Amino acid sequence: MIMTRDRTFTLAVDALKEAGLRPTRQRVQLLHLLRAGGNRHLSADDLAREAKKIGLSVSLATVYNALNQFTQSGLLREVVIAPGISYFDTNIGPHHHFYFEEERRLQDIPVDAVSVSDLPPAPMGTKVARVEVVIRLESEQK
Amino acid sequence: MIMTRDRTFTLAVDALKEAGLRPTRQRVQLLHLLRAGGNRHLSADDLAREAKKIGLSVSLATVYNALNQFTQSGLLREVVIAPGISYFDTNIGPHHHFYFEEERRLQDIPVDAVSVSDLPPAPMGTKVARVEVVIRLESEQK
DNA sequence: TCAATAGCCTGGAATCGTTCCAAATTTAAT
DNA sequence: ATTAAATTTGGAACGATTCCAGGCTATTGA
Ligand SMILES: [Mn+2]
Ligand SMILES: [Mn+2]
Ligand SMILES: [Zn+2]
Ligand SMILES: [Zn+2]
Repeated sequence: MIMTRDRTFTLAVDALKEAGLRPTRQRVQLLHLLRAGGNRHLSADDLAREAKKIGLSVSLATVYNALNQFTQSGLLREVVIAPGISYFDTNIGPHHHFYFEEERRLQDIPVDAVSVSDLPPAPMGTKVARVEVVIRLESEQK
Repeated sequence: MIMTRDRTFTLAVDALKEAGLRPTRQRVQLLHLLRAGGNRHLSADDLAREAKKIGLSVSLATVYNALNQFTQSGLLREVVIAPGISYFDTNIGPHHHFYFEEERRLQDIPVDAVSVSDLPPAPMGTKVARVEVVIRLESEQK
């Protein structure tokens, strides 16, 4: 199945080509699914489950492969919260996160809603890849 | 072996008692080891290996139990970097981190070396448990 | 001082998210 | 259409962490 002719998927196909990834059926469908529905934070398992729910035929290994490839190409970004808990973020612009511990849920914070200033310079021989701010929240009462 | 009489370990014993943890041989030795040598970031496996190297007899399960208990009691803090990569931090005061991707190493940044201001308020029903800033570094050349 | 009891430690099995593998399929180039 | 290279797949393997049940150990209070 060559997916370059289906109008529904042209955006996903183009994005994949630009990222240097072959627009295979699985990648196209997964990227399309990821991008439908605004900014999201989802685990590999979330995506696999969603894909299955709408009838896509994609193995879990391929979901992992695709998510990692998308992340490496800059189509996604990964946010790690705890050992065994990481989310793929469809919002690749600069921003920060609230993390609701109880709900295990991330929520975006616009980058200009937090000011991180006076960063120390990157140590010799290194450069800053990313500045991550995570505000961990717990429920108020107790 | 009751360790309350050994002068070498009084600090560790007292800290454990204050934290509401029984000062067992394993906990005392591990906490003592953790606190010898300044601020450190080490994995459970690092600590198990160090313990073995100096001749302590502690199982890996106990190292995990102790690290988790110490973290819950505020004697340590945990910093998660990637799925399967987390470090226990003997520096429990407020501070931030550089992370050297290649070396998989954390380095402290004094809290006053970074200014994080204008934080958005915690959403209704929640309160801020911690604000984490991680500056991810990659090597400069390539 | 010395049971009695609650808590702790341990090795090994189990869990769980993720990666690896090799065979079958699909894509892209000729 | 042919071919080579890349991709997908189910299942096995992996590695970090947790669980478990049986044997110790610290604490307490008689
Ligand atoms: Mn990953
Ligand atoms: Mn933990
Ligand atoms: Zn986000
Ligand atoms: Zn630190």
